[in-house]
Amino acid sequence: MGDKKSEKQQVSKAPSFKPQYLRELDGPKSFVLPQKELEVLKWWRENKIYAALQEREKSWPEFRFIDGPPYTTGAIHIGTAWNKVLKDIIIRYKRMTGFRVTDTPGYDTHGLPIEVQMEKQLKTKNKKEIVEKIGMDKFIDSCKKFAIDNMHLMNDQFRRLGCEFWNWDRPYVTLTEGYMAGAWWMIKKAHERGLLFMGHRPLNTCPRCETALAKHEFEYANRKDTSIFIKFKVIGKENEYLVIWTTTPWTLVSNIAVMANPDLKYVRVKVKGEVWIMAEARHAMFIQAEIGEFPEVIGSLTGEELKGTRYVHPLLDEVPKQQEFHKAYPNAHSVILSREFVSADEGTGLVHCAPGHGPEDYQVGHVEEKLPAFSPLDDQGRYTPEGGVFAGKYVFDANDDVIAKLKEKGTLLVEAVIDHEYAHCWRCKTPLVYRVLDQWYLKTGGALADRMLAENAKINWVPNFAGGKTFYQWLKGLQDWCISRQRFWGIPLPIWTCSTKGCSNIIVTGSRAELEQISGQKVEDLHRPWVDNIKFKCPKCKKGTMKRVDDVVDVWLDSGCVMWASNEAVYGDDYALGPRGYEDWRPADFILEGKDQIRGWFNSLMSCGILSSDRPTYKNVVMTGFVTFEGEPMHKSRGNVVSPEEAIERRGAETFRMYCTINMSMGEDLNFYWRDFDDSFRIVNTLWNCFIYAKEMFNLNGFKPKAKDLASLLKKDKNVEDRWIASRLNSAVKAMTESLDGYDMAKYAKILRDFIVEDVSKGYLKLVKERLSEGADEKDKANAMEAMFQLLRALSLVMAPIFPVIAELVHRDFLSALLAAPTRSIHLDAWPKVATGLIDARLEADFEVVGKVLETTRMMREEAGLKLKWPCKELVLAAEKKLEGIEYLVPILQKEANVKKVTLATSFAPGENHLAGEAGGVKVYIDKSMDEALFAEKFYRDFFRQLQFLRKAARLNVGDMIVLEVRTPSALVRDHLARFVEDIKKNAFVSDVKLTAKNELQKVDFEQELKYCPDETCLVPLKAKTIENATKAGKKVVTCSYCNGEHPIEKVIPVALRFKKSGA
RNA sequence: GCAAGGAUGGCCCAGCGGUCAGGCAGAAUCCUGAUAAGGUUCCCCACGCAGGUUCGAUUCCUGCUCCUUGCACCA
Repeated sequence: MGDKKSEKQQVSKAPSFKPQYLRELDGPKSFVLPQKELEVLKWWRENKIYAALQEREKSWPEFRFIDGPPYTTGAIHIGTAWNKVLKDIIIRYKRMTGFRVTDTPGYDTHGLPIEVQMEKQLKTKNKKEIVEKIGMDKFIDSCKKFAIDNMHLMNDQFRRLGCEFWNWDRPYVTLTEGYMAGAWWMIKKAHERGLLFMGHRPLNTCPRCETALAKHEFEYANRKDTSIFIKFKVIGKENEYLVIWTTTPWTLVSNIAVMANPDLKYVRVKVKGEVWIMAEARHAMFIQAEIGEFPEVIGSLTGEELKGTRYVHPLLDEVPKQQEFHKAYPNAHSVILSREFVSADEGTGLVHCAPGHGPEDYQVGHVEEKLPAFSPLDDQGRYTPEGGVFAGKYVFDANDDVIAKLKEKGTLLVEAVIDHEYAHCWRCKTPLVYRVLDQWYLKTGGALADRMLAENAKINWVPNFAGGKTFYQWLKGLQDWCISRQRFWGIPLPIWTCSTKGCSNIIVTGSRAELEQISGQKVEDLHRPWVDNIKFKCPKCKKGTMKRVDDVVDVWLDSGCVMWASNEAVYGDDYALGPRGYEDWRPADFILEGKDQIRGWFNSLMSCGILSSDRPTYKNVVMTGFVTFEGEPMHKSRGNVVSPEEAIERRGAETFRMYCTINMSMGEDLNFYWRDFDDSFRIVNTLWNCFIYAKEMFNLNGFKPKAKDLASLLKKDKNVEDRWIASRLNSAVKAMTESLDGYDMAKYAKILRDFIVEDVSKGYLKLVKERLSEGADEKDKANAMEAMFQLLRALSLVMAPIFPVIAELVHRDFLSALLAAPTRSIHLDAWPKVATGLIDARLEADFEVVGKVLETTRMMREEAGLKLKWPCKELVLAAEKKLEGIEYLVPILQKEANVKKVTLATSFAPGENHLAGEAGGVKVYIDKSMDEALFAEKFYRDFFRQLQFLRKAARLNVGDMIVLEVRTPSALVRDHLARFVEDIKKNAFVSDVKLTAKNELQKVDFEQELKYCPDETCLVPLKAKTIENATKAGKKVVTCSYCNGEHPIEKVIPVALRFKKSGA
């Protein structure tokens, strides 16, 4: 706690800087997403949209999605949020494509994590205190309450993410009886198939939690231990010793043998007047480095030859039990052989073997050599009376005592501290102790693992390597599954055993009904301690009492049973839409979890399905990575944890949804950066602006759609950009459909983003703008709005899975009013069908060519100082082949390049007035020569822009009519403008225009004088600042930035714009 | 030790035999009555290292280094 590193900030707060595009989010025009989200979430609930959805899809085919249950220890973290969002996208998409999605969320509620939390709250130190001070029933009740309280909290967090249309009122919860019975059923099925057995094996146990732990519950951490080299005196030889090494001195109490590798070479070495035996490969280094002498090898032998060499156990006097072993077993305290577990890489090549304290020791010492698995420890890791003088000592404290004793006896050679990895309890971080225990196992190794491998090969994994490599490797190494835990908070093992010695009767019950029938008793609760009270006479020997095995089930088995155990929650009380019996369970069509679930849920699901029914549990699996922060894992201790709330508050849940979807790569970690997160908001903002613009346009024009769909519209509407956007839309919908069908949510998000930003916002809406202006052709304008409407309607549908709130907003507050038969919610609509006939690859390709050409013309104009709004005389494109058939795009080129004429040629010789450029193999020329009409228009364009700017400055709205007076002494200016009076009236909402040399209007609302360059061939607006600066500097002249001419300030042409509201 | 995934310009992240990444950040400039936006240019001359295949490799192959994750081991 006190070290300097932890003094850094404790939590990763979102940065306070605001990128330019995010400034002033509380401005009048700002789109404040979080507020809107809360409003829509509320609206969904008040309008019972979810109920409507369920009603609608009742008769549809089932898409069986199963939610991997998060553990109810506390608030969700950002990874859980990510996980739920991805699932939500698929759920929404599948719904829209006509499936009844099983959308039941789940919660994992049993197990050690909650017990540990409760123990902290209740301040208990061990299991005994739980039973004696608290009472098991009270303890269980508080665990239950804790889990349920957390569950409600998490429910709300998930809903806030936009994951609203899930069955939050009825999640599956592993602590409910219906669920627990599902686990019982599974264990009973496994028992019937002969796959349940009791094993007597050394297991890692947590001395604090007093229970056995499975491998996936180990947490390796570095630990400092004392390692020692000691010598064992060889019996029958005067001065000869076996030298061994160990990092766990306390296990010497239970030492039964020494293991040697039969193939390894061993030497007898003379040291300090004694003969030591050890591996040849180790002797030189050990003796020189650790003892400080030069070894003298006096003989060599193989491991094989060492076999049977008996030695004196160093703690024979302290542990009397060892004397018994020495007498009872001729091979006790002798060298035994193991090829597999003995190497010369470390230690001395002779390995101390304590069969009661290690799996390998057990295998070689107990299973192969039939030596006793001596394990004189209790549940709390203390020596039992069999431990002799060490009785009552905690093993990790006993280390020092053992070492002291060895020192005393002179058998200790070297003592050193080593820092090595050691297994710790995943929950309480206590170092684990191997002990031999009776535990219950499911036979998942061997034949069953092979079955799983076969089934796994048929499963569709995304990404592919997750199944083909990662999970495959896991299954290859799969071993029997120890399912018993010596704890309280879990599903009790449904196994009853007979108290009579010799009566091996075992009864496994599959349900409450069955238990009540067999026992003749009412069962209050399937949990401990209530179920422990159920005892009954053994039906086999008729003498003994059948008593439940004390243990509870490994919590991973809980969630592994979800395919059937959740039936009640998923299908409702009447099970009208699903299987009632556990027997008839259906595999999931789709699951999605993080890569930690390879050994977790993916594994337990597969195991439970095969164990109970020899069937696979899932068809499509998506595996994701973890969320990291700036390249590092998020850890509370590092203080770099980003909470979902923080992100939501900053930019809204929909921004978060887009961020974590578009930035992911299947199976890989999502690297969180605040900068990128903020950037994702731009997509949302652009999208929103598209709809706002359309809404304004539609309102202004009183638009009412007439066309049934795009296809029928385009039968009459021959406009190329309408046909182009229709094609792009359908191409995009097609690609999005394919992506989502393949569970590639990132690709879907990218296609959607590109479509919104590039095609709709920067592309179509820009192209269509002029057609929507006041003076445009009515027919064309109507077509444009029709197309725009169809486009936005389709867009609102395809964005619904990822932007459920924004889609709802644009539907509810805008588009639905224009639909013939609008649904109440966009989420009651269907995913659009691709109109393949509207996809025109040629058109799309041609548009790209045009796009490149236009890009080039902009570049050329910039270089030549020709503003885009100034019209040019002619654009010439020259290419041998590319331009064939592109004539139909000439109007767009003309408009977008702002030229009066477009010429397509195969070759062209440019003249003096031509600018030249090149775009993707097409030669581009712009004729920049001006005639009088062009020049007048050029001037007018600048003027018009300034007029619009001043309208805005005068806080006039679009559509507000004004009377305008332009006062200037320049007759030339008045002449130029006179040509465009009608245009001004139409496009700048002016009812009357006066061109004059003297003020005529009285009382104007707004007046400003503009200055223009006096050069009659230039006549561009001069910035007020430029003139001001020149005056300040005492200059008499001002330099025009366009024609570069120096002009006396008094010659500058003043043009005053004066206007007032019409009718006012 | 075994296995998997990754390594791309100041930062993030695509692509995966030849032709263009994209975004952010920085600089300049233009533009703006849907957009508290946008365009254009510049900067960044990118593909972990070493070999090989190939007419050509960031992309395929081999080896190596480093990161991440999982598995095994930790006597």
